[in-house]
Parts: sequence; structure tokens; C-alpha cells
Amino acid sequence: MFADIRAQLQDLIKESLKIFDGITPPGILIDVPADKQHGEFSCNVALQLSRLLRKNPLALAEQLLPRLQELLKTKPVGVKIARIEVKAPGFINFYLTPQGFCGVLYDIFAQKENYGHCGFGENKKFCLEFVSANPTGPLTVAHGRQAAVGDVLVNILQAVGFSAKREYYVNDEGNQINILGRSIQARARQALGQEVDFPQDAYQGEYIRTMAGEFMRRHHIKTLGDLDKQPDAAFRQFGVSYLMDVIKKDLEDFGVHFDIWSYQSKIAHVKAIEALLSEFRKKEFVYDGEGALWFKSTQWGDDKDRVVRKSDGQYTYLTPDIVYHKDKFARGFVRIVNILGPDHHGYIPRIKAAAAALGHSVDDLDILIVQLATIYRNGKEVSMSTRRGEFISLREVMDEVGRDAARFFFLMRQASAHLEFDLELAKKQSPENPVYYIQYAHARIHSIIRKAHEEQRLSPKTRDMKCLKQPEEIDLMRKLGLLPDILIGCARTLEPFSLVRYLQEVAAAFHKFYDTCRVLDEDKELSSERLGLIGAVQVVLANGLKLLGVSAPEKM
RNA sequence: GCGCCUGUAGCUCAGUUGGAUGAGAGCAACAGCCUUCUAAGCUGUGGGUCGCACGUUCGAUUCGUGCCAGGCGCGCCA
Repeated sequence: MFADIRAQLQDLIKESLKIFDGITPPGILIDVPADKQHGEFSCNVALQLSRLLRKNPLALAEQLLPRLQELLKTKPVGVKIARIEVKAPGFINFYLTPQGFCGVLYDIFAQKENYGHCGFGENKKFCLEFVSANPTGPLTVAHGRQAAVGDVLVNILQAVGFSAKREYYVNDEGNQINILGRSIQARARQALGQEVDFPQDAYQGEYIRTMAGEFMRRHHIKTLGDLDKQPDAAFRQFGVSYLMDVIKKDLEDFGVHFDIWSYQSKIAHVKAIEALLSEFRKKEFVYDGEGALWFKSTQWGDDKDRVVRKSDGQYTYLTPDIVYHKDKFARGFVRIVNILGPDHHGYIPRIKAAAAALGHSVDDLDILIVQLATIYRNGKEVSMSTRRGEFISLREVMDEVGRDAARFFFLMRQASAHLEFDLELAKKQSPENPVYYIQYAHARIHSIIRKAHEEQRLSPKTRDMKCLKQPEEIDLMRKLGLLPDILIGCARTLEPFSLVRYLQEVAAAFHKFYDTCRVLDEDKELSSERLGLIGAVQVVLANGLKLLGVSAPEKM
């Protein structure tokens, strides 16, 4: 709706520029001003022109104004524009009529749960890989935040017309998994009474003991002799499968459903790796040095070249990862987004170099770094260290504050910024807690609509609205019209956070309206139009919350 | 030492392709608003050298450079 009006105004402005012999500056921008005093749409064309014509922008805008007003009368969009004003230093501002605003409501009534959705993404195939935690322990809050960001990002990308998938890459091989196997074995030996030094680099968490017990139960191991018969691989396989079950359950309870589970062992096996390396050797992307094999990542901007095969013949972490990315591209994704923790930012140049070596643009691969969340309890930071087994798991946070609050809090800041997560605040059912502010607006609306229906047999009006003129009503409609733009913005920047902010603003505008305007009024005409308005608010809140994976309760 | 990120109100943070002679919100503090649709709400008050200094221009919290402060990363680890 707003996009539609904007396009028409854009044409109008282009046409008006004929008075300057059709000089058209490159960046004509029709913006939605932050301050409503500056209208619903604002154009910077005069400021742009001033650079080209070397004239005062304000004077240029004044010159354009009469022509614009004249042209407007001949266009259909004319009835939606109340007036055009020029403001220093040269902005041309357009103000909508109440009728113009009501157009937003008609759009929402027509599109309902699809309001905000669009074809912006042209069905392009995106792959978002996130969490991808090694199966060496339960998910932490860091994974939780990455899961929330990735999940919501995919929701939004899909809403604006991308074909986006969620992918989890399971590192079921390599050093960490070997250590996991040894850790389980060592705990099993201890349980059977053997005195073994628990390895320094092993996983220290209590869950390893539980797993060792479960391993022995499943394999009917009663003695050390039984245990000795188990091959090392058995411990690893058991560990991976056990912990992947734990991880999958955590994610499911958190409301995150992956479309694709990729296993390192299936994609990046020795054969595939060697094929890639010989391909790279042919193209001279790798070379021998100091007994190892090096990838020329500096060719694409990395600080130094990287080892892909160590002098002992083992691959580094990077090597199977290149094969994995080759696999992803081969599956037809035009853009690949990997969501990682901040400890991986040094990894970005080399994996981007790999994408380039695979024949893609470095822009086809995006690495999104999601900063850590610091957990506070009673104002004190809770320390975290996976290695020592002291950490707060996603499970604990979910159990303590609930799924809605957990997801919401993880999304409350830009993904690139550190986040403070106060467990006590998230748990509180009080005004300080921002989750409830939005949900409460939704529940309030539901209650009013139900009451109107049950007690007064009053239904919302959805066309030919004439009564909505109060500033609070206009504000609300203005906000509702922004959802499509907000979602496209989130998709562009890969930041779901502005949707959270937007919903808070919509809720605020509603609460303000609620306080000044009575919906169920003596004036039935007004009442039914207001019912229509709040119905539209409910649609926007519900659509937004659905994208966030947060429930929209009807009662609170 | 090199690289990345961050410095905005007492606290937590918005301000995204440079925009509106008054830089916003929430929390905390204080003062009000329920015989009427959910007070998990609303209204008002106080609170700032946008880390510092230059530069680019009609205009800089936004861009550039240099400092200052904090966080993180720099393995033939994953």
C-alpha cells in the first residue's frame, strides 16, 4: 500500500522534473520520515538537484511545488494526498488524507495472515546454516541466540519471497569427536572401578558420566573385560547419536525446525576431499610447503595461506568445510549464509577465499556473526565455559523463563551486538518485561472484539471508512502500513531485530489509542470502524509474533 | 604487534545507503490516571560536550584519518 503510493509519487516527481529540462539526479529517495510532523513521505530531490545545478535547494523545492500540485490533481493518487509542503533545507513532504491511511486497513483486511508478505525475493534459493554445534554436549545459550536469529531470519526471508532453508551441519568426525569417544570410555572405566586419569582435554561435564552409564546399559557391559571388547568407534558413534538426540530435542522445544541435516561423514569423506584437493592442485590453488599442503587463501585477501593437509597427513578443519560448501553450492543455492559465534570471525577470510576458489563470488557467501549473550542472575554475571562443563544450557534458560521470553530476549538486540540477558527480568510477569507488552496488546484487542461480538452483536467495518481521524487512529494506521518495508529491511540487512522494535512501536501506538479512544462507543458507526482498525492491529501483531516464533495469546 | 567489533541519558540500547536550527525509547527516580472495552496499560517531570581531535560539504551520531578506552581473534586447534 505505502509502496504503491510511493511508486506513484516517484513517477509524479520524475514528471515534474521536466521543468528543469528533465535533469534527473541519480538518487531520488522517497523516505518515510521518522518524525510524523514531516508527513508520511518525504523526498530529497531538491537537495540532490542543488548539487547538480549549484542552486539553493530550498528555492528549487519551491519551484517544483506548484508543478507537483498541478500534476497531482490529474492522478488517481491525488485523493490520497492531503497536501504537499516544502520544509528547510529543501525537503518536499507529502501528507496523506484519512482516506489515504484507510487504504492500509483495506490491504490488511484483504491479505490477513499474508499481510507483509511479498515477492521481493523472487524465489531465490537461500541456505542459512546455523547452530551446527558439535555433538559434544548440550546446546548453550550462545547456540540459543544463534538459533533464534537464524530461525526468525528464515521466517522473514520466506515471507518476503525467498526460498530459504534452515540447515544444520553435523561435525560427526574429527578431533572433537575422538575426544568425546575417549571421554565416554574413561568415565565408563571409572564406573567399573578402574582408576584412570581423566584426560585433561576431555569433556568434563556430568553428562558424560550419564552417557557412559547409558552406553554400558545398551551394550550389556558389566565388567572391564566387556568394555575392552568395544572398539573405539563404538564410543564415538554412540556419543554422536546420543548427543544429537539431545540437541534435536532442545531445538524442537525451542521451536526451531531444520529443513536439512548435513553430516560431515557423508559429504566430506576422504574421497571427496582428495578429489577437491587434486582439482585445486590443477588450478594451482594449493601448493606443498614444510611437509604440508597449503591453500592459497591470500589470493582472495586472507592474511596468510592456510594448511589443508598437515605434515602428519591429517586434514585441518578447513578442508572438509570447503568440500561442504562446494556441496551446498552444488545444491543450487545462490546465496549461502552461515551464522557463527564471535570466536569464528578470524575464519571468515579463509572460507570466503574458499568460496571464490570454488568459482563463486565472495558475496555469495555471507558470514553472520552473532555476538554472545551474557546471562545475569540477580544482577550477577553467570560465567560460562564449555571446557570445564560450567555453562548455562539453552535448556535451563528455556525451562526457567519459557520459550516466548527466551526467543524474544535473544532477538531484542542487534545480532551483531552483545546482549545482556537477565533471567530474573525475563521471568517477571511485570511491566518491566518487554515480551508481555506486545502480547498484552494482542490479548486486549481480542478481548474487545469478543465483547463487541457477544454483547453488542457488532462486527468490524472493513470498507468505506470515514470516522477515523483522531491523531491516535492516524498514528496507528501509519505504523501498520510500515510492516512490508520493515520485513524487506530485515531481509536486506539480515537483521531480524528491527521487526522486534517495530512490534513494540505498534503495541505502543495501540496502547496509546486504547487509552484515548473508546472502541465500544454509543456511536455504532464509529465503534464498528474502530473494531476494524483494532482488527487490523491484531493481524499485524499476530503476523509479526508468528515470524518471531513467539505466541500471540488471546487472554493474559 | 596485526586484524575485527564496540564507545550515545544513572542502567540497557535505537538512530542502515550522510538529512529536518529540540539526538530518541525502555528501565530506574519523582508526580498523576481504574463506578466505563484487560492498570501486564496510559500521561507528565528531571536527565546528554553522541569517547576525543581534525578532515570531507549545503548538512556528520552516521563517511575518512589520528588518538583514547573496552571486548574478541590471530595454531600444521575445531
